[in-house]
Amino acid sequence: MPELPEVETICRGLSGAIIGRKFIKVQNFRENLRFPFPVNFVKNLEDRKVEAITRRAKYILIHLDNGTTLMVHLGMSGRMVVHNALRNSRDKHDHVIFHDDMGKEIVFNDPRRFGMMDIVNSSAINEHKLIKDLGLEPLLDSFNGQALHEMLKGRKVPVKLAIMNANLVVGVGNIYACESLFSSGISPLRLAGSLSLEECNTLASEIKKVLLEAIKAGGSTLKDYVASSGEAGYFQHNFKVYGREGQPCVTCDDEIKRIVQGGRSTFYCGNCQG
DNA sequence: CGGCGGTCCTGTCAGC
DNA sequence: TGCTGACAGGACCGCC
Repeated sequence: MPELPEVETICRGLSGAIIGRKFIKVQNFRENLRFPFPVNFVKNLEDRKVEAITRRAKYILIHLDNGTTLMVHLGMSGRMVVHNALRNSRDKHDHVIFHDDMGKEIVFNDPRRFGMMDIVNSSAINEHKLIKDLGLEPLLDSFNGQALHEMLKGRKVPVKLAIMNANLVVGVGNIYACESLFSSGISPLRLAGSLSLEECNTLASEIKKVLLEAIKAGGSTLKDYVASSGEAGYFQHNFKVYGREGQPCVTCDDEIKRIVQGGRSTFYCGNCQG
């Protein structure tokens, strides 16, 4: 489900809903998602107050008042939805329910269970196994054409796989990789190391632009993504290539092609993306 | 180390 | 209608 814009949208929604709130009861209905839940998961969350919510890559970081942080990753199909009133039923794939001191329920639902949760010391987040090797945040100023050019140097993978590699730059998933390569006029098949500095300038700025526009649109809803409010995003209406195989290119009218790279679908215009 | 393919899991949809 | 196979927003792991 979620790439960076979707996770960012959820973080913002959760911030408004639960900063300053206390978890009075936490229900966990499984022993594991992608990984086992940490020991004493429920016990370590109950009676904790939420102090802040931040994001690193696609990890939602919920900072608690005892110096620990709840890490949440949504995998492909995870959701975090805030319900303002008690529900009298639980959906099939609701795995964790947080009850706050205002009577709200924050529900983690994940059909495919590719998501994960962990609890870490806030001071050691950057040393966490899943965080420590992550690359640059694409929305920061430090991610620019020069930095991109440097990280792609000598790489023989197709540029699309390189920008989806979280050890280089985080948060760019399949949709936004396709879209930013299209708006840059760069073929997804080009070898990463072959991009000029000028092309990297373009690509870095298009990645930022596409991500920011998607955040503004509340993310992209392909099938079942919803923000923490339960609302769908609408950036999918702005897709120029993603999911448009066989349809005309918005620029030149050629048919959009679909190929498979690294086991994932790539959509592009063979004419506009040289 | 870089690069590639397999894998976790469930749901949906197209095609027969 | 029902079965089968392809495919889906992610990313780790092990192998070469």
